[in-house]
Parts: sequence; C-alpha cells; structure tokens
Amino acid sequence: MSHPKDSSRTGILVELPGSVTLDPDKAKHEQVRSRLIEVIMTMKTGDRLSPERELAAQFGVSRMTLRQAISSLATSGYVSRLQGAGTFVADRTISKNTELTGFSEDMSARGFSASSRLLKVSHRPAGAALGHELVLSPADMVYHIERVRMADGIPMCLESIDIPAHLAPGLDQQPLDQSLYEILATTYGIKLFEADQVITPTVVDQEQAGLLHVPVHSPALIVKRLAYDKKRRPIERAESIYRGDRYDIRLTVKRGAA
Amino acid sequence: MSHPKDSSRTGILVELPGSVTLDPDKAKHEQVRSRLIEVIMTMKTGDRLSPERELAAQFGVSRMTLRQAISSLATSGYVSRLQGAGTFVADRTISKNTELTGFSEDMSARGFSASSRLLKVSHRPAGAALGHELVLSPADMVYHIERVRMADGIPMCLESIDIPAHLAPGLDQQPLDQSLYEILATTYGIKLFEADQVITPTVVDQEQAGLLHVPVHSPALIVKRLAYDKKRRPIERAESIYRGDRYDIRLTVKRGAA
DNA sequence: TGCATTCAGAGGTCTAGACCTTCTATCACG
DNA sequence: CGTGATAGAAGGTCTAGACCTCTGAATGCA
Repeated sequence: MSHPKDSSRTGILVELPGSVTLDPDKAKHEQVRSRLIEVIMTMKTGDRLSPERELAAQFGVSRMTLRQAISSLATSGYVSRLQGAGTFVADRTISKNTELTGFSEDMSARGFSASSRLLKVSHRPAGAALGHELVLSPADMVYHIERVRMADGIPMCLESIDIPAHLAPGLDQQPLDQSLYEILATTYGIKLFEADQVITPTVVDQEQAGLLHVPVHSPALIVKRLAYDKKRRPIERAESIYRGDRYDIRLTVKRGAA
Repeated sequence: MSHPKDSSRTGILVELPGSVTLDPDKAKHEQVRSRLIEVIMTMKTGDRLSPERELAAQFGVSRMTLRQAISSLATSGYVSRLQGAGTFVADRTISKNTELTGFSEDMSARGFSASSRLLKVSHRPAGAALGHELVLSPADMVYHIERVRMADGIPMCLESIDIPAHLAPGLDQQPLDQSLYEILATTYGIKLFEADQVITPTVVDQEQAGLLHVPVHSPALIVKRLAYDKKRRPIERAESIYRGDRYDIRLTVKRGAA
C-alpha cells in the first residue's frame, strides 16, 4: 500500500470507455449498477473500489446517481462501505439470500446444476384455504404442480406449487422440468417482485423419504412461500421440503435502518 | 374518497408541528424516518400516506431527504410504494425479519415478553474452531454463555453464545438474564451492525428435550449466527436451537435490485 | 351503457454542487 | 522508536429544483 504514483492509488482501476448510456431505456443508476458488477467480478474480496467522485466522473453521471447504484450493491451484498475509508468488495462466497430466487437460480448460484422430475400436474379448483391465500374464490381454477428438484442429479427438495389458472393459461402444457420462473417471465410476461416466506422444521415421512433418498424421520426444512407481483397480487403459492443434510438457508441480516 | 375540502385528500394527516429537527445530532432522514414510523403506527394496512411533496414540506426537508427516509421504510417492510399511485402502509403482521435482532427484541416484536434462565457462563480459551470463526488465536479467552430463552414463560430456544473476552471485560458479572445486546450496547458501547446466519433443521436430543419441554426427537431449527460490527470485526458467535412447534422464521424476499 | 381518451397527481430519476463526519497515513515531537 | 497531532481523502448528508413515467379517475364520445 502506498505507491506514490499510480493514478488510482490502491483502487483497482479498469479501463472504462467514456460515459455510460449505451442501453436506451434503462435508468442510469441501473446501467451504472450493471457496469459496477462487471468491474467487481474482476476484483478480489477486500479490494477497494475507486472513490465515488472518480467513478461518477468515469461513468459521466452525478455523484448522487452513482451513490444510488452503489447503495443498491451494498444492499445486495456485493460491496460494503466504510465512511472515511472507502467502498470494498464483499465476500461473495456466503449469503446472497434475502433475494427472491427460484430453485434453479438458487442452485446455480451455489454452483450446482438444477434439474426436475415432474410428479404431478393438474388443473383443479383452488378450494377454501388455497383460494383465500391466492385471493381467489374457492371455485376458481389453479394449476397444481408437484416436482422433485435436484442439484447435480441429487434430490434436494420436494416442491408443491399452485398458480391461478387465469394468469397462465396452458401452463400444464409447458416444459415443467425447467425453471418455472423462466416460463412465467418469458411465456406469460409475469414478473415476480417479492414473496413472504415462512420456514419451519419437520421430519420426513415415508413417502417423502423415498423421493428424497433419505431415511424416514430425517430432519428437513419446510419453506412456505407466497409470491407477489409489483402490485402485490398473489401469483404463486409454493411449499417446499428441503432435505436437512444437504441444504441450509443462509442470509445476512443488518441492524436497524438501511 | 374525494372530499373537495380536507387538506390531505385521502391521505391520513396527523398534526405535525412545524419543521422537524428536534434531536440534535441525528441525521435528518433518520429523524424523519422515526416520525414517519409514529405516523404509520396510527394507520391501517393499505392506507395511503400523504404525497412525498407534502410530507417533505411538513417536515421541512427536501424531497430527496424525505425519499431517503421512505426508501428505508420500504426496505424494512413498513410501506410499499407504487409509482403513479402512492405509498401505502404494508401489512405488518408478518415478517419484519431480515433485521438483525436479539431474542428479546424478536419476541417483543411478536408480542411476547422475553425472559432467560442462565445455564452456564464461563471464561475459557477459544480453541481452534471457535478462534478461527472469531478471528482470535486459540489461546485467546472468550466468555461462553448458555441460556434457555423463554417467551411468556414458555421455553422457546436454547442459546449458546461466545464473545471475545477482551471486548467485554467482566461480562460474566453482568445480569445475563437480560438482553445481551442491550448489555453490549450500554455497558460496553458495542453496537452490532450485521450478521451472517445459517439455518438448518434438526431433532432435539434427550437433554435438549428436557430443557425445551418437548418430546425427544421433536423437529427444531438450528440458527448459527456470526455477528459483526460496522468494520466487520466478529463480535458474537451464537448457536440457537428453536423448538419447531412454537417458532418459525419469517422473511420477505425481494426480486433483483433494490 | 360502455369504452377510449385525457390529464392531473404520485412516485422515479437526475443534477451540481456545498458541507459534514470519519478514517488513516504521515510527520513531527518527545 | 513510539506516539500523538494533523491534513487530506473518502463516504454521508442535504438541497432546490427539473423532468420522466406510470396510474387511475374523470370526461366525453359512440
């Protein structure tokens, strides 16, 4: 530390051609965010980013806009900031949860390849309880899907999903051994925004044990999820049972306000 | 909806004397945040807040500052925003997790009163594994604390905590049946900033079953936590076993960037 | 009656600074 | 050779607007 020369001091500087603004309709702070992620990927944990004022100049945006991008990265766990010292690349090997991800995305983030085995798919009335959760009348139809989700071919969880039929007509004809969130987004233009999850422990029964390839009464996690779109309309209700010996939930929690 | 009079239209307006700035050294956006929480507490789920421009004028701050406060509230789950429509009070009966809280705070947020039974407290060398986690040499001393945590007098979890001794000298003489985070903050001036948590399922053994008043082999959640201060120095290592029949973990996850 | 258009209002983005607080490397002093 | 003071640098806060985009209700036409 402390080469008197070198333009960016300890900060790793990457050649960034002129201002930003290549994408047309995206907000500047989002473009900056994407560019910063690219830069961060080339750096190591603990490396210091160039100072905000410098980055703002490089990207051709105001410092407030740049800070908006960096704040978002800090929330997502890419970097951590320290007043007076700098902004540093965070350890990306852990966590990253607290983000709504489907199983496929979750697994590839952990370095596995996700696959599925479809057990059941049906088109049926929601019924009272489920109808209430999805804000439907009990007679309204839903698609019900049950799958075994696998990571590198090893069973990881049993997934039971219900989606209001009117949102995704013909969903039961889709390739349901693939990422459901992908299908929802590309085929139906449905983008999930957030979800409420409840996590409880359980032990697997005989049928579940067989599907997951674990002994009966093994510990497991139940994750119940109700996913919404941006206007908080319920889109998906999922209940997943993860085997406890190969899966854990990791999250970084922060104190007080952001 | 649409009384031509009444200053705030559909927004619930609360008498707010002049500008803000009563607290001396806190940032304005934090003061505004606190005041907004008070206002929100008087409102119902789904109510619309007054428009940003109006609130900014009431509080005597710029709109950007007000927005910073509201953004923080949105992240914490107090409100949700909808472009073009307004900012609305969120359902506060669920979630609120994703915040680093001690057991005491967690329980009072759920409407229970927290208490403790101290099982063990000792002053001992960290040893290899724990020393590595807390970034200490194996010979460095730590305080080790084991407690049964109770909600309204009912055992909820077994807590096993280690804290580097040099950070909190005399910790074993403190009233450890109270909130540890409170003691750390007030007596030692240590403020936690964030923590990494790993959640796994398990079943309780005979000893744990006795302490928690549940049958042997009941499902339970193990929460391992490593808590850091703002400079990411490890402060506390905790491993808690929560009974699965009375406790669950709730969190709201969001998609993509913030 | 019903549907399309319009438009005011609400949140979203962005700027170009000014000033504050905290950290840390450095330098001078004992 | 510490050790404490210090100045520069880096993030944090705040402003006063300008303009954009989206929503939803009012309007008006068929």
